[in-house]
Amino acid sequence: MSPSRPFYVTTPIFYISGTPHIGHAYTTIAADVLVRTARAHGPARALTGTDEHGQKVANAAAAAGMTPQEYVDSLAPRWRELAPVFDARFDDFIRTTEPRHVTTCLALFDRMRAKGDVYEGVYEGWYCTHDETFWPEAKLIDGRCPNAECRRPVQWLSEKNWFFRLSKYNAPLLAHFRANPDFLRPQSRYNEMMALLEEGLEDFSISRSSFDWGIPLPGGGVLYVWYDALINYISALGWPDDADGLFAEFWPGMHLIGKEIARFHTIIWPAMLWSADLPLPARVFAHGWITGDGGLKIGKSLGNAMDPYLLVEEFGADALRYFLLREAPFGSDFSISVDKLRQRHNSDLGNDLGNLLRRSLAMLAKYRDGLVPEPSDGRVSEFVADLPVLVRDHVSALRFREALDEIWNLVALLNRAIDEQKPWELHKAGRGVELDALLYDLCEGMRWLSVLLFPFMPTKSTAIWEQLGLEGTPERAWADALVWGGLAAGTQTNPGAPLFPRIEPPAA
RNA sequence: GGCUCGGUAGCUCAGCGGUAGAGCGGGGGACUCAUAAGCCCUAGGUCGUAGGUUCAAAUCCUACCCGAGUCACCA
Repeated sequence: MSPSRPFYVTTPIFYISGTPHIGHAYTTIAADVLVRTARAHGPARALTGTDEHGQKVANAAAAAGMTPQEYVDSLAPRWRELAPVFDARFDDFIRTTEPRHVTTCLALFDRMRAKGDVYEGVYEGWYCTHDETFWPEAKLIDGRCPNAECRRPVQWLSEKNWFFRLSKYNAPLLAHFRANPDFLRPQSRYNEMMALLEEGLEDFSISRSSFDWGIPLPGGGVLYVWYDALINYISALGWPDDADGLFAEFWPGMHLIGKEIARFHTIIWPAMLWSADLPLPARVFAHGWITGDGGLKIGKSLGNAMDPYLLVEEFGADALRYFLLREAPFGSDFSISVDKLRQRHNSDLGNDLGNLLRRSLAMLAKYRDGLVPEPSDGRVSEFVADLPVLVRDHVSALRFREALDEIWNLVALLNRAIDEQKPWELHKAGRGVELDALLYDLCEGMRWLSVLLFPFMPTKSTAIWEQLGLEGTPERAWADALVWGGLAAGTQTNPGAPLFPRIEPPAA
């Protein structure tokens, strides 16, 4: 396997006044699996953070009796804790209120202005004060706010703002989409954006003057939150100064987003980058939504089921990570329930994987005092040869489910090998050579599993590694670690507790 | 309403012109190293509905039904 060019992946920055839910966990976990896989092949970097500007934040702060800064400072820790709870390891966490971000935003604004892409204009429209939203005339209902829960009268608002000449980039964007079908995946989102581009783009207001919780502009007013938010992906890399060389090394990267914000990431953001003569994101992937079982109503129990912290408490981060990426193709919506999670946990993780480790090490202990026999080449070494490339390719293409399917083929192969070769009979019959060969295949096969599974289940994969009696952790370069025979003869294994103890359904 | 994606075995999905597949659940069997786990066998679903094209359609076309998304400054 060849080393890859530096890899950079981002999650969206989370809106600070929101509440962490399973969707945030989903994006976070997917990004973590991507970057852990990439780290096994070369330099890799992952970014997450919080989006802290905007009128809603200002209002919420006022309601809480705090200044906006105090307010966001009080909320930031709970977002910073999110990734660690799911065993996700990011290299950086950026807050849009940090000076490094402000500096970058203003530099980008200047660059775009110098290019002639930013001009002063009047931003006006029908505004609903309660919803803080501008509505197009066509959407108004009897001259009132179209939001069914609002229906308040709207007012004509007009403010002098900075505009971005987005229309200028309409044709180049269209050409870029056509030339790079993989720029935005999955297909359905790509089609939607193409439709928008074909309809034509209008210029876009990038500042606000009606409130002041945002990045202040020299001439007055603040940057519009979305304009500011998107820039986090490069401000975290230190653009434009790039004192640490991160921007030069890692940009462009790939963005992992929820499907609802595809337009910002694949139309507005690329246009902003072009305007500043910077490279476009390499790829954008918009994943699906997670719903409750049945999709619709979220009752109290289901509400709990959707609480990622409770799920981690019951099943552990590794099992949740596994479930989210194995249950459905990445990109489509799917539903989650405690029953399904328990099912996957017991079947795939407990029965197939956990029990494989347990039965193998138990036999090694019984027949060989727990010492790994001499390496041998057999069917397993042949089967395993193509696995790293298959897994890596699937992960790179965000086919997490297929990657896990491939890995589970190895789990099944090892389980089958035991049943077919019946080590207990080999032992009774004194066929030591065959027994040794099988036991080695099992141990070495599980060492490969440990390495391959590390990106998906860092904690349990490390537990496998340790029970095999290996030093360190399974986090290592695949090119070095995934060589058959890497497990040394004579290694003293030390079987431990079951990896995934069966979880019984609550008594009805 | 326009556009997009999807509607395949109980569940989650693959197949995308040549006489229906996988995993899980369910049923049966032979074992015992193991978390009563694993292994082997099995499920007969008019592939949303109605037409059409074709020697041949789940797979192409048309209409319709159902679900989801999106239609621009709402993170």
